[in-house]
Amino acid sequence: MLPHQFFKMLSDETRLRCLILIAREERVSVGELCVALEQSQPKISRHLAILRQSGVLLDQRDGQWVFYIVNSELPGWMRKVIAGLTASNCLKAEYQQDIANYQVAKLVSK
Amino acid sequence: MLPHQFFKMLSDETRLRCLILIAREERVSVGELCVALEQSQPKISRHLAILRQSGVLLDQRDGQWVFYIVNSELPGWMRKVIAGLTASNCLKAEYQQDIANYQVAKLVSK
DNA sequence: TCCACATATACGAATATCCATATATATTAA
DNA sequence: TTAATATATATGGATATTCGTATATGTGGA
Repeated sequence: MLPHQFFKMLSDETRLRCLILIAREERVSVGELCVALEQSQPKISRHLAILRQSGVLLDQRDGQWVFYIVNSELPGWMRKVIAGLTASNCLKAEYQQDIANYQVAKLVSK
Repeated sequence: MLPHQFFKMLSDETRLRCLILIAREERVSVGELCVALEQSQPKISRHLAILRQSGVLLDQRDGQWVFYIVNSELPGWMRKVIAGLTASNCLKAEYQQDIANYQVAKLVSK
């Protein structure tokens, strides 16, 4: 994938939020993403499909659920960008709510 | 600027090539960019305007020429992404031709 | 088998993006 | 002032993106 094509993946806010949450939490289901981002299931699913078809994400079915993970074989420059997004202190504020929502959902589901 | 908005800047190939060349060469005029990327002047100018209006680039008029530079006051996470693009060995192949064209144009103009 | 749940995809409309072309603006020199 | 050069912007059309809604597919349990 060419760099500008990778950046197009990240240019949609919903896709970026999905990717950041998955990168941080390792393995997140479609339903959890819907709750965390407060977005409809078709919307989340459509954006996950784009990330999956591009090879950025991989999916793992587990019964009724489908979990998404970051493809561990991405080229180094892509991994660096993703790591920068999840690590950067500058960005925390914008996406903290997603993480908080995800963690609440995790707790409640137990 | 939010991350996904910054990535939208980089999601167009022409804009990305402009940014990479400017980041590598420090200070490049519109005309030099047209020659280096082999693209029309209005096309280059339009994409530079988008990068300038977003604050990623700054312009400096010098007589008839307008030079563009990377804004040195960008937040750290943006600078990291740009540095990753110009430094990465993986990316060299795709944009080397632009740099070669630029350097030839430089030599010829002397 | 039938139903409920989780996820994926299809469809059409609204909007955004990108381009080529034409034209406007700014600068310099004659 | 006029012409030449460099750069910027406006316009309209083609294409792409995104979304909500409806529907299809896949899975497990009764």
